[in-house]
Amino acid sequence: MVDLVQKSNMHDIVQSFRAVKKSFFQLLTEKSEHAGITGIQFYALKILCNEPLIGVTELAERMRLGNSTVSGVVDRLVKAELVERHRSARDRRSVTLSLTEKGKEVHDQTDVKYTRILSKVLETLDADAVTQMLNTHQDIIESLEKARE
Amino acid sequence: MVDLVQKSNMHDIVQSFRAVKKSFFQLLTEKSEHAGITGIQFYALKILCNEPLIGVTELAERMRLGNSTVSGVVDRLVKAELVERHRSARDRRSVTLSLTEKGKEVHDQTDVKYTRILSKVLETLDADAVTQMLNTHQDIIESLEKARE
DNA sequence: GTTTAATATTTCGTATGCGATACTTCTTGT
DNA sequence: ACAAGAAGTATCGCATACGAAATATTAAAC
Repeated sequence: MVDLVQKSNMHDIVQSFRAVKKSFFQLLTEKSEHAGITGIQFYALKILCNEPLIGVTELAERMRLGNSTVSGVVDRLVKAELVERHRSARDRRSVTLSLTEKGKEVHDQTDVKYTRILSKVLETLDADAVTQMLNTHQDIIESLEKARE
Repeated sequence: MVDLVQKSNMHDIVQSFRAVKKSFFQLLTEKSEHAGITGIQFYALKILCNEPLIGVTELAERMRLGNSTVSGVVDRLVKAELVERHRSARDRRSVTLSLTEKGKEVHDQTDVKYTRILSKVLETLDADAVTQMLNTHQDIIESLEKARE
């Protein structure tokens, strides 16, 4: 059964992940543009909405991005007056991030549109197929980690 | 059966694609770094190796990227003396891209390492699961396109 | 045959994305 | 208490990534 996964298919599999990831990201971007923000910026708002008062490091972990990247994203959100930075009194190294009123509004409006489309898409899918797909994804990640030692 | 794909899972699915895509990309990057190039640059070499003399537009289509992005990638490959640009005689608007000797060497050396790891990973997977996964990916892309009208 | 439209590529501005570095502020070992 | 290191964040340089505009050339329209 291994035979079916041949060299010619290998790159198609990689491409498939690139393609789906891109499609999701385009949806995120499209729905965010209505509010004048980018997809990543909305994604940051989304996490800050669910977990208020976290810092940059924790936000970066949730977004699976590096600190330096998220620091820049927060910069632009602060400039757009959607997020505020506050120095913590107890640990003056750390910063606590919070949404402004405007930030909450932008998030809520965008989230409705984004979630509506996303749930519409996932409704059309077979749940068992999705579950198995996610398992295969996990297998791929683990196998990749192992192969890279 | 739709019930299993709930709101709480929706973002996990999106995240799963981000995670796998990232893992593949890190492998590509890691193997390319040995040759002093980036993952995307190697990917461009790979396509140019299989399809010589194509132009920037065609290369961009193969890479599923925009023209302007690929133009920059080619810039850096030319600067590294791995690729050459030639103005076509018949249509002087277009450019034909070709690998230099050095470019061929870099590609071949990198490709061996990359393909070895990738095939090792895919050997561990069940072929049926992979096939079904790819089908589900396709369903997701089509459903997403439809949902966005 | 000249204006217009289409094609191929590059350039520009902005936003990720990452690793390395720097800076400040805790924390820990002694 | 104090030097050493760890932790949290910001900054810098580079390389994607994209859309819009600019450029150059060819094809089409009339």
